[in-house]
Amino acid sequence: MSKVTLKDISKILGISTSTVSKALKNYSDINVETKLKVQELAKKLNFTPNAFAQSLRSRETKIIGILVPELVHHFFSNVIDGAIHEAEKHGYLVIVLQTHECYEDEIKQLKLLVDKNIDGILLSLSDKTVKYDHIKNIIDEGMPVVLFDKITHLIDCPKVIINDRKAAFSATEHLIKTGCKKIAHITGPLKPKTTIDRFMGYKIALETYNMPFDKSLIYTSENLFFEDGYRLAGQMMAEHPDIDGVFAFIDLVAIGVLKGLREQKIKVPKQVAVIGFSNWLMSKTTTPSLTTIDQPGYDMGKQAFQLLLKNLNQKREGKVFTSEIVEIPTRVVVRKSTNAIIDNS
Amino acid sequence: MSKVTLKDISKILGISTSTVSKALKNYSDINVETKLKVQELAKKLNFTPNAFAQSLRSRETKIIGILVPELVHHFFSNVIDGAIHEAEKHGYLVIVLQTHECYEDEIKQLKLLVDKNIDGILLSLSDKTVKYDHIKNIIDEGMPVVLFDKITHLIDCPKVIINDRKAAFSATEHLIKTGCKKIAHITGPLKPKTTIDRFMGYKIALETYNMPFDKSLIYTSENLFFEDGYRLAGQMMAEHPDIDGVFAFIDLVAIGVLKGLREQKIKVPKQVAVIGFSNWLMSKTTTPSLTTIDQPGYDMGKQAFQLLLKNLNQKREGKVFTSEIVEIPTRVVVRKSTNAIIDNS
DNA sequence: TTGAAAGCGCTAACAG
DNA sequence: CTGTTAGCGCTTTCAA
Repeated sequence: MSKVTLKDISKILGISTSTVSKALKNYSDINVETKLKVQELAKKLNFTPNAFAQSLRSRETKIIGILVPELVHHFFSNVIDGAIHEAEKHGYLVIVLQTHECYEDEIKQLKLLVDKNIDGILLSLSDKTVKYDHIKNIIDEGMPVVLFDKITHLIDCPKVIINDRKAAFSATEHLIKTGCKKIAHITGPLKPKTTIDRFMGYKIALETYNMPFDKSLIYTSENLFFEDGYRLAGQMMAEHPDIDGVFAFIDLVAIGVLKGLREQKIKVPKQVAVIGFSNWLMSKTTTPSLTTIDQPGYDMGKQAFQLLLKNLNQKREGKVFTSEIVEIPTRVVVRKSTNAIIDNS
Repeated sequence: MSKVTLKDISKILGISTSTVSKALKNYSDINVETKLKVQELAKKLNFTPNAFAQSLRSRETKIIGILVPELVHHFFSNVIDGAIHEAEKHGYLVIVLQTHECYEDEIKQLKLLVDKNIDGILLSLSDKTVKYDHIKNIIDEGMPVVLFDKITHLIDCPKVIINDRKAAFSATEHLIKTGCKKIAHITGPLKPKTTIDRFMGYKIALETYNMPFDKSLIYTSENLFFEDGYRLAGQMMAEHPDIDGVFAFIDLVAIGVLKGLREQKIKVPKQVAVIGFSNWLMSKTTTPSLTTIDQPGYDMGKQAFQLLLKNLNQKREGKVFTSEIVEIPTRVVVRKSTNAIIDNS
């Protein structure tokens, strides 16, 4: 704990605290010798300014908050990683909080952050959140907020997203281009908008390539678990033995499918190709390794902080916030669970 | 941003700020009616005290820091999860920072935290850290620090650990009790003490069960990657075709081994049993699912915060800190990559 | 039962 | 070039 204050230094040197303060900040109107004396002593005494006192004056904490549904999650921990790095570069520290997909917790955690007078908030909505007043209020009161990943367009603020629809389109397209004729889709619970977007991407891809859309090829994983994929793989092949491609909306479920298929002695990708979504660490460890959509969490966190910083600067200059939307590109990571691209050229 | 201050309230009600302050804190020497009036208005105006001003007086932030080698890591993100939860219960927020296993970063990040005047620090050492002065200094200056997982006994402070040696012993013992006669061990780089402890546990288990220790059965994964395990599985079986058990010091490498063995058409667990360490999410998704040691990160984070809190209280009461050491129990999670226990009864 | 005053540590406007 | 003064918002004596 730094106990040395400006006062201590000023007493020792027999000068005023304001001179010390200015000397330490290299103000141009201070004698060079005085500056040196002060700076030297400050270093010797290991002086560090009291952060509260500074914050109390400047109304800035150099702390931001990030609120995610779940921290123990490959994607979100990557986002946080990116946000922390970028924040650090600009001298900000990051408080991390979770909602556990609970609306009440979202409200509560946001209040904690606001009450701490932190400078801004990075937020990914919980699946349960269907009203946005608690967030709008915070923004109205002047707190810079940037939404990422799980967003809503009903809130007017900067946002960082991936284009789930486009990404799902590429995933499905990849299956089609590698020869799949009958492609099943495993989707998730209705709520997070991302799930629906992925479904839409799948559907549009089929339409684009003049393939029939068959509702019975849509399966639902309720809890996003590995076990769901495992179970659905069985059901799927029983109901539609001629399926030759599966697009699962999330890697963990896709990996369950892989395991389910293997137990049924179904060759992947020869008989059935499988593609996931997220590019979790484990997707390259499976046999066969999983083709998937890379969802660049680190970049998202980084960009989210950058948008927040822009807001912070705008706020400092008294300008109105811009509600920019940044879209992070995704890509198909081709591994062994899908066939090689058929060259049509 | 809460803009309402005690002053605002006092003006409106025509009383002094000190009265308002006391009324809000329910001091016994304030007229009940005044209290009610104040509290009502405060609620109406949505008053929340300015956190810096409070901190400036009380020297407490109700913020702690947690510094881990890597956030995107199943174990550490669980620790952080546990710490955040426990902290929140007691009204603390948590700033998260990473060292990326870099000594200089460890020093830098600790300084950032100390300079922010946070109340305490939860710390897991980087592998590169071999000198501890930067940490001792912080502790000496009165900052409560709790070490967890990657610790050193050269620092006198509370610690939370698992007993890596004991856990590795159980892992090896499990292989022995399920019939393995020739057990290889994959270890990691020398530095994190945990690696050596796991190796020791392996060795002691062999001794305990009167099995020969063969140096050539020890393989090293330099970078803790999946690919290492994959490669080593090949090397191992080429050099010792009669190996019937493998204990890998970390799940990711064990999963690489599983894949390597499968490609060599070696049956797991029939011909070779495999056990990992950590119980990562993915270890239950492999085929066969991986038997492993559960390393309870969540509990560790929770306990670490509790120790810190204890310290904080001791500090407030002017007492000397106790340097308690809490050992979190681990257990073998039996899955399909090892044989069933042979009942000797 | 209430309020005046002091002070936590820092900064900035202003005066000298 | 340097110092005085005032104040950020809150808490806590101490006096009334």
